[in-house]
Amino acid sequence: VARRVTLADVADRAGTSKSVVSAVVNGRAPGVIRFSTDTRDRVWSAARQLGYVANPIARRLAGGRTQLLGVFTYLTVFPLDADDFYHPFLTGVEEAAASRDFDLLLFTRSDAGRRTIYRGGANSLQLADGAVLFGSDEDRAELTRLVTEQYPFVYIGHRDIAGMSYVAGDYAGGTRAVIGEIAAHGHRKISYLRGSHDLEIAADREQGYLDGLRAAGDLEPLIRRVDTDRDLAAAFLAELRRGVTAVVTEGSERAGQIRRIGADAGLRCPEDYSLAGLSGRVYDPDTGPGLTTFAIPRHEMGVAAVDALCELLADPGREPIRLTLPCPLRRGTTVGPPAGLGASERPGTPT
Amino acid sequence: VARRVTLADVADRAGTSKSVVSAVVNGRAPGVIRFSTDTRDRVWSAARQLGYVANPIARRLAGGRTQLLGVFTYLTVFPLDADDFYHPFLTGVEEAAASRDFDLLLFTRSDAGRRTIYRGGANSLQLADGAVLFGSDEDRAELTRLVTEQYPFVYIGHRDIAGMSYVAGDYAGGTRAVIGEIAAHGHRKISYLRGSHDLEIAADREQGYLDGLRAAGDLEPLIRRVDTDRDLAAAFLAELRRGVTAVVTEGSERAGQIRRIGADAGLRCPEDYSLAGLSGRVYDPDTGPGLTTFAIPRHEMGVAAVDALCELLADPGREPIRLTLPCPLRRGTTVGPPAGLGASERPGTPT
DNA sequence: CTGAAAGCGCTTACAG
DNA sequence: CTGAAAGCGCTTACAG
Repeated sequence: VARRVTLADVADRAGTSKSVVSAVVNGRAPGVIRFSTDTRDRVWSAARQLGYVANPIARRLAGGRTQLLGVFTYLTVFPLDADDFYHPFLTGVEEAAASRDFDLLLFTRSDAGRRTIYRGGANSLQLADGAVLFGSDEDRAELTRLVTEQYPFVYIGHRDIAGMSYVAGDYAGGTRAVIGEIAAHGHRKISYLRGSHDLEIAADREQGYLDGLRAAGDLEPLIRRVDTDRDLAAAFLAELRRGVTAVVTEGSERAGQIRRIGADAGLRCPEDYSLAGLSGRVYDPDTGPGLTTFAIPRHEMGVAAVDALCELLADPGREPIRLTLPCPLRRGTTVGPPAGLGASERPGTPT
Repeated sequence: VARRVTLADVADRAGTSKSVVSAVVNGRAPGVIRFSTDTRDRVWSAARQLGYVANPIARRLAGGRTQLLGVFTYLTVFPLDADDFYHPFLTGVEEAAASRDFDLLLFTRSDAGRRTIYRGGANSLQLADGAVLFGSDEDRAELTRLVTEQYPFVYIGHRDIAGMSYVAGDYAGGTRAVIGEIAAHGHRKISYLRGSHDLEIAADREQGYLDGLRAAGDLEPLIRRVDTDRDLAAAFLAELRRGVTAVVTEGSERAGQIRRIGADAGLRCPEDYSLAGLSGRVYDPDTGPGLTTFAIPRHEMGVAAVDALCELLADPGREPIRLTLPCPLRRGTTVGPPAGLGASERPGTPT
């Protein structure tokens, strides 16, 4: 294998120094490093004759940057289920990384079967200039440590960790819009059947729910915690008996369960009750098509996370970046006028 | 931002030299570079305390390994369509990389919008110890050059390039099995409506088709090239008029078209004609469920590609590795007995 | 206006 | 048994 042509070879041939060759080849204006147009031409022709190609690795080493962006997830990066929730984040990250001239480093190694950032004590993300992290199984202690060490990273998803940058979806706003949509159909008793965890996104949804009710004319909050499937069936039917005409819940899985429970009880949706999701797929194998919900701009969140990371890299001293992207309403077919309302009383279709 | 911890820092702390730290950290047996177990322990504890992580760029420039496996595709790595054909390759690659203790390096950067291995003339894959490549839009000149440069890589897919390693699906065997299945139902005139390209996989399918006919008792080959959709309709109907009772074709897209053409002509499948795919999805939005075809073990191919690559890395001088993984028959509902055959004449269900 | 030198963070002969 | 030194191929102050 022939030895590769280096910068030094070109400099020799052109009868000048490596500095000048570097400047010329990199198309630097003759500002910091000055050279005559004659020199420049000699350099170019020498480079061409020798077939010089800069070694990207050496470039990166000298530049002090790896031009590598890390991607860390607590589960597999490539979802086994191709229809995975996280997939669009990745397409966004890839698109933005490519346009910013970074390659992507996927941390796939695991420590005794478990993915962890601090493998054997050291921050494995250090291989990259910075990283984008996501996933719902995060280890908050690790994230905190990452912040302490001032490693540049952006989380995709709302996480209130001091000093940490994140890009989130506006679940509160999305929920508000869903409640607004339901109220616009004339519903007055809108119940929120919520799961039991108390993470940031749960709080965001609850806030959006309360805000939505207030905006709809100070409707009464009807929040029911449902921990088990059995809870869910009981809670749902009890709410209807109490006069609730519309129900919202997180995710399309639970929305699907509610539909089944309703169907088992001989109830049609939206004729007998209205139903909406707070995020989750619009189409779901279980739910069927047409669940009214809000969309999470996942691809855009991936792009925004990389952009934020690049800003962090450009200005290491800066404040954490916290972005919240709009989650637009997705009108489906599961919200209609309340059952009790005669056709004449129905408000017009909301715009 | 804290300066990154370097080898020199660890050496200082451990009270030894960089050479020793390098050897210890890389797990070199105390052969070439000798050190006491005491020194080794001091190095490890210093590395742990400092959180040392080697810079892959520097490692690579100095001629070492990075424990990074490259993934290069000519399209985006993360398919925009989550149901993408290539997705299972990636899950296999990730799984195998993790188990072999490699991280994955995704080459996402592009040169003027086009993905290319030789960006600006230099092999951009160099940063990784080796790479897995795939995609149908490959640039064969680049692949040849990669072989010439002795860069370790494995292609996923059958490509006859001298000296190149690949992991392929056994399309010939899969096609043979499909033909066998059709023949077992009693068909004697089985036509192959094939697309026009002449790449390796097309040749493999044709070979499998011919072998299958021979095995079924020297049936007559009936190969029709179809370049356009219009060709397809004409060819399909013409074949049926000539007495053909079963048709095979590549991919589920074309199979779907054939079904539509058949339906437009009032023909039912499999009552009026039998149809089978030669690979392609079992379920397809267009084709509907139940296309008889053969499966491509994509996840397994991804795993096998990484395994092969690791063997290449372990023994750089070795012969290229060429693996062909079985493509099992997938029985659907589109193959039945020929229309002309009375129930009494029908052979038993094939085992 | 131009070149010699240091440095990026590693690895690997080589000298003691 | 161990360490000082050269080298990988660049970039970028800095000195002339």
